[in-house]
Amino acid sequence: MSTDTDNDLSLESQLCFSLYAAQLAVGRTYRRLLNELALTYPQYLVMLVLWERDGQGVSRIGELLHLNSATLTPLLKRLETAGLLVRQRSSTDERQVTVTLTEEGSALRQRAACIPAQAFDASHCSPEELASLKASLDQLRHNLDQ
Amino acid sequence: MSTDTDNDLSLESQLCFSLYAAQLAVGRTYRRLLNELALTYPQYLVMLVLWERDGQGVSRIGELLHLNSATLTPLLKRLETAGLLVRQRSSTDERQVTVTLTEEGSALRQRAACIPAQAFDASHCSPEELASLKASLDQLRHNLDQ
DNA sequence: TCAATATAGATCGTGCGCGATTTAATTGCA
DNA sequence: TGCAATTAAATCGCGCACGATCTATATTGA
Repeated sequence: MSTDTDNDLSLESQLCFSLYAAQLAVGRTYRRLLNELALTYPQYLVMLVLWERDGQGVSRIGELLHLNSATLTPLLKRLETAGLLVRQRSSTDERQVTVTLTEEGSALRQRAACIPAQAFDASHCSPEELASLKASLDQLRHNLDQ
Repeated sequence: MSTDTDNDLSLESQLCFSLYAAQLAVGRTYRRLLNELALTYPQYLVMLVLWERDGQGVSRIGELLHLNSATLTPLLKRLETAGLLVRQRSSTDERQVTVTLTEEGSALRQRAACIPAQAFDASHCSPEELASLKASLDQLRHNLDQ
């Protein structure tokens, strides 16, 4: 594909670009699926974390999603405004903000239950392919994070 | 991994989240590498396109990168302000804007030549792994775009 | 020929991401 | 005890992404 003297800035649109484009495509797919729930894709990820374990601090959520407070704070405020969760300062450590689902936030889980299957259908890939892809991506992310 | 009655919204943080997190990690890696060139990662992708074939229209660039004009127009204006390219209305079709590299924009290619190898090193993955990952991602994106 | 349609970019509004900085609370240790 | 260092969020500024809409130009066909 490239000569040995070629620094290959064109083909370099290789993995990094494929990953970028695939992520944008997944984002578009989830935008359609989540439109009904009035959630964005990053908001959905936060809800996944809270549905799995409610009452976490902002830092812990950021650790799990690899996002920092500059991203999370406004996102959580929007979810609070939407009535899906409550942010309150911890009484034992006033520096921390505990994020807790509201009744409505918990209930939304039922309506979201169909999302994974729909996303799977849209991928037109086998479970084996997707599992292998996931493993490679996790490995890559881990390596890049040192 | 999950029971058959489990809708698995937790494990669902499966592929979609791995892809999301991997893309963020790659973005952070490239941010470091591109800092020297004063380019952002999306700007770098546009430059890759132009280094490969100069003098394209905005739509064509958007087609190649899967980005629309709402994203590209301001991005291209920033690259123009930086002196890397020129945007001018086509004389044959006044609707089109032709994007052309400046001397400086073309020259930047030399300084970018080391980026792919550095990114490869940071991945700590084998070429085979990365090629296989790229193929899966391209397939996935293609399927999601229908 | 000229009004309907299509096409190319630009613009607007919203919501991420994140480096850098700030504010406030807690901890540690001299 | 007291104050420097640390930690947790919040804030600021910038640059994507993109749905929706707008403007200008080009095409088309009755």
